[in-house]
Amino acid sequence: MTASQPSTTAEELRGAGLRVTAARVALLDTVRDGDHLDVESIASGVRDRVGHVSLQAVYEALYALTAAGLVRRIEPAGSPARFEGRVGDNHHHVVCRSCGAVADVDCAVGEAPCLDASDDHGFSIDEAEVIYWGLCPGCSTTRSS
Amino acid sequence: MTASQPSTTAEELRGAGLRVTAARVALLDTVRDGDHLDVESIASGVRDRVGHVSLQAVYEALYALTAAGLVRRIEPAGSPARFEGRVGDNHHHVVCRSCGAVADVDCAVGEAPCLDASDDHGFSIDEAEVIYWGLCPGCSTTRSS
DNA sequence: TTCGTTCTCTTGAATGATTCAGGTTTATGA
DNA sequence: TCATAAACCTGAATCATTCAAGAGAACGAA
Repeated sequence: MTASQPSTTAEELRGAGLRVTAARVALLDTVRDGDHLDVESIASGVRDRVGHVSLQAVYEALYALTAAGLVRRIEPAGSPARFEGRVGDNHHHVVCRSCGAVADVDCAVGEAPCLDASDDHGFSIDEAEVIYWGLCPGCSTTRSS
Repeated sequence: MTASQPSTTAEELRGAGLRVTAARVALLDTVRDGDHLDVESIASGVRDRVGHVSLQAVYEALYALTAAGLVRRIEPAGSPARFEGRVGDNHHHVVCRSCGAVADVDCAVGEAPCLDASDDHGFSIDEAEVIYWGLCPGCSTTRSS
C-alpha cells in the first residue's frame, strides 16, 4: 500500500498530538456520524464499535479532542453537553425549547467573532456564540393542535 | 399614606399574579441590585434583608419570577445559572472564559429575535441569544504578563 | 374580622451530569 | 526491547438542581 494515506481518522488524532487508540478513533467517528450527541449517546456509539469503554474514558477523550479542536462542545441552557464534529466554520445553532433538538445554522457573517459587541466593556472577544431559540417543526404542530 | 403608590416592588409582584412576601420582595430587590448573581449569592442577599430563607424557596421564587418575566435567567456554558433584573430589552452578554465574569451588551439590532437564521430548519424562532466569549480586562492582563 | 383556599416556605432526600483519585494498561519514540 | 507519559480503568465525590410532603401564611370572600 502507499506509505502515506491522505488523512484518516487515526492520522488526524496523531496530527493533533494524541495517541491513536481504538476507543478514540471510534469516538471521533461516532461524533462525526452523529448529530449533536450527548455523552451517553457517544459512549454507546463507541461501545457499538469497539466493545467496552468506560464513561470516564469518554469524558477524558472528549475533553482532549475538544482541546485539540477536533470536536466542538455545545451546551444550551438546561441541556447536558453535546458534541459535534463540524468545527472551524463558526456556525451557530437552533434549539427547540420543548424537546431540546439542535440543528445547525450557517453563520451569515463569517469568521469568529462574527458580531461586534456594541460595547465590549474592555473584554477581548474572540467568539460570538449565537443560539436561536424556538420550537422545532414537530413541537410547534403539537403545541398548536 | 397615599392609597396608591406608583409601582413598588410589592405591587409588581402582585401585578404578576404572585403573592407578596417579604422573601420575594427581598429577592427581587437583591437581583436588581446585584450583577448577574448566582443562586447562592441571591440567597445570601435575601438573608441579609429578611433573615432566614431556605435555598429551595429561593429556587422556587426564581422560577416563578422568571416565568412572570420579572427576572431573566442566563446560563453560560460551564456556569451555574445566573439571574438579572434587566428584562424586556433583549440585550446580550459578554462572558470571560477565565473567571466567568458577565457584563451586559446592548443589542445593536433591536427586539427579539434580533437576528434571522440563514436557514431555520422549519423552527419557529422567537429569540436569538448572543454570548460574546473572551477575556475580561483583569484576566487578559494577568494572562499576558 | 374570620375563614378557607391555595400559594409559599420548610426540611430532608434524591437525581444527574461531571469531576476527582489512585492505580493499571498501553501506545510510542528512543 | 524498554521507559515514559498518555490513556484507561473502577469507584467515589461534588455540585447544582429538583422532588416530596407537610407546615405556615397571604388574601379574597363571607
